[in-house]
Amino acid sequence: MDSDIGWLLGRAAHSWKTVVDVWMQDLGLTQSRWIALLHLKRMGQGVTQSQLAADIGIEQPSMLRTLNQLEDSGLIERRADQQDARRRTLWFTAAGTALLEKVEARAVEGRSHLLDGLSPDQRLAFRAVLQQLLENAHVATQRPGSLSCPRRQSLPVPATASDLPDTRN
Amino acid sequence: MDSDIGWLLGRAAHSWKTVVDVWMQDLGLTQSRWIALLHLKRMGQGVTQSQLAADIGIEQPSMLRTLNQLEDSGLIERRADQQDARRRTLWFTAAGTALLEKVEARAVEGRSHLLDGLSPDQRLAFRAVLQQLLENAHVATQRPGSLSCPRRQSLPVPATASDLPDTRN
DNA sequence: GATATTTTGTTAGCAGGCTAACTAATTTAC
DNA sequence: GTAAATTAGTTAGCCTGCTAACAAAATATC
Repeated sequence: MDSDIGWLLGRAAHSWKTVVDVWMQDLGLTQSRWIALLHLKRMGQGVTQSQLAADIGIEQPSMLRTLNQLEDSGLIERRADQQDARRRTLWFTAAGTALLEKVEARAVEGRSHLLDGLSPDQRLAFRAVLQQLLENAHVATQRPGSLSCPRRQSLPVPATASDLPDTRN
Repeated sequence: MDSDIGWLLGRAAHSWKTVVDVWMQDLGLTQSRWIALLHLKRMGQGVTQSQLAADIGIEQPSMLRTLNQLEDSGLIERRADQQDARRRTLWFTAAGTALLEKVEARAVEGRSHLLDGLSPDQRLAFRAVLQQLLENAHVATQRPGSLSCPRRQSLPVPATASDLPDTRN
């Protein structure tokens, strides 16, 4: 039966998060923070807060808090945008750039440990299922559905996160 | 590259959670609550709070809060244990039993939507990878590891959640 | 050009994970 | 039998998701 598959998915994601968290711990970074740094690197400095939030897949207020913390730590800075006075663009400080290198190295090493024992085929198949799940979830929240589900908006399925240059998790 | 696979895993788990949450919404239950109910059903009434927490895979304080809410809602009740005065065992109220049936029906239907388009083989392979990930995560937190990771205890890998009677997620 | 809508950023506060630290009861060790 | 260690439950408070509601700026509509 598939009855525990959602539970298993949740546990796996949670464990992944916990493990990586431990790996980054002595850099003084929590998961939400190093993820923000990596995404900012990938997107390129100068993006707006909402662009970064969309790329990561979280809502603006969640993004905001993390960015405040990163700014307080002196790892990034926000600058006013000339074109659009509403926008605040994001930039690494020198300290942020320096730390980022370590973060990237940890991310690569941590990931390889977590994926240990999985063949390339398995990884590919795994990724395909995850994408299908995201697609199904997207459909389920878009259409009010066969069940009486009180509407609620959710983030769009991530564009096809596969073929971007990337450096996500 | 596998560089986005952790991100993808997190997104998938998060979307799954959100979708099921929406499905349960009009029952007045949040995810943590209906999960607790289903696990309690599976384990059988009369288990202790820590047993339930271990089965779900969360820590006691997290469990406690959810159980308080369920008790406040009149869905479960706690009774003192004769054998061990420290323990408080968990029982459904009549209202809890009644609601549980609806919850189970929703869980089954929601899951089938989320797994739509995935072959039995894919589901099996997917489950296998998730279990490998859990195993790897477990190893990574157990052994101080090749990286300088400041120790931190994590929940043990779930025994082999596969062949239990179950009704997890 | 004035008004309505959308977009960006923000604050406030809830949800549910977590650890740390504590009490009380039980068990283990002398 | 008494002291030490463990275990069940609890409280307090952090972290990071979320929604709701709002201001200010930009854009669209007329």
